[in-house]
Amino acid sequence: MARRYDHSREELHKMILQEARKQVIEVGIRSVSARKIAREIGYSVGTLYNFFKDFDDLIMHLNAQTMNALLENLQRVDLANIETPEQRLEMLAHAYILYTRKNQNLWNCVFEFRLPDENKRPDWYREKIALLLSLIANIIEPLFGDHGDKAKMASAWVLWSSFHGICSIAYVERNDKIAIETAEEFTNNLILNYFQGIRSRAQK
Amino acid sequence: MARRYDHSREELHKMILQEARKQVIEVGIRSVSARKIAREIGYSVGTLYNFFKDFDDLIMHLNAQTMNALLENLQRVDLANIETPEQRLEMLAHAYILYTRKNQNLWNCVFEFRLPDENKRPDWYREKIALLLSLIANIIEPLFGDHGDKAKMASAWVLWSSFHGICSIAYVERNDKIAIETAEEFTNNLILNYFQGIRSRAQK
DNA sequence: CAACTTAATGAACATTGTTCATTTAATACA
DNA sequence: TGTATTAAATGAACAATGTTCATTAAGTTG
Repeated sequence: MARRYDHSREELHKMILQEARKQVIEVGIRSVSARKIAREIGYSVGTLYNFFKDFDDLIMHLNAQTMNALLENLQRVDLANIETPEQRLEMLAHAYILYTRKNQNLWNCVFEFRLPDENKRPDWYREKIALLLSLIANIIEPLFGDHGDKAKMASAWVLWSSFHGICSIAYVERNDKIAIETAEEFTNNLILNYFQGIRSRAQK
Repeated sequence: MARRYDHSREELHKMILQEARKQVIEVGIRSVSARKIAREIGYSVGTLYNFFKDFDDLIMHLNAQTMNALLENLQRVDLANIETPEQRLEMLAHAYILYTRKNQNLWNCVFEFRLPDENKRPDWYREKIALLLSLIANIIEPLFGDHGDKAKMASAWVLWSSFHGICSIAYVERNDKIAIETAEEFTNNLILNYFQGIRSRAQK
């Protein structure tokens, strides 16, 4: 059959990504295949290739969604009544940890799924990272003077990649509760000391 | 043919891992296969399975080698005449960055190659990590009093996982020179501020 | 109702990890 | 020396993978 119109083009596109998402969550990227996705949504393999260039492309689209969801979570953090930059960044880190741990297979998929050709990382990726960085940059703004824009962005980079590393390692071989506690302890440790360092170095 | 004795058991074992290493370096883990390794060393696929439980097991052995090489590199860093903990850790980070960037495909293989069953991470992995941590712990020792052992180990954890994250992200989409410079800039930034934070918080 | 266009299909192909009965060569023993 | 035993290298076989594309069926248009 063809042109079944059981579902519109857009619906089908969404269905494929939804099913991919579901399977990555359940069994991890290494156990997901094009055929399994197709079977589960009731279409044939070939159909997936009418929507995505190849399997990597499909996964890259899933990763875009994951990054979006993570970012939305972070942007939803209410910092209105939080006084110190330390506390504000701790809350952001908290949200980051919660989302990435609760969606660990999806998050692994984003950061472990290396494209064969590293150099061709898509634009949306760069954009998401830039957004993430700006969230941190805004929070640490008060620690830097008007002329400290470069130093501020450098610190945002350092903090984010450190969060990333801390989570990567804290999540291994731990249950949810312990993993989250560990990641929080270490990110808070980092924030406290790093901020203190920035502050006292600024006074000289 | 069988029992060819072209090579001893140990030689063959070494040859397999050597060839795997060579191919991972050249094309990355995603493009390495059991058959290609076998073909290149002049044996059949089946032979690999006389030495390793499965392909994951083979790669895990390669990863053990990589971790060993990295550790040896770090242990070889001469800190004899280096005064401050800051400088000492900067030198360690420098060696870490140099090795992991120059052997990027091998390093990716260690950290991105997730076993299907996460919980069964082999013992050697834990040991290597412990060794790595102790290297850092020794360097930061002077910053902590006699009773600061727990705080010291926590800081070692924070620093190492942050290095890991910084490198992970600094290496993406950059050539060797820029990648190394970026990673060094950020690790130094981290070390300087974090140490300053530890120091000034200790005075209170 | 015929012609056209679109998209869903699934057989086909090359590769992958993995197994295991078969074969072959070295060794032990007579 | 000749035979039996043992160890190990083999590669055909299997199921599963990503990917392609000629074929087919179902809507759309005239």
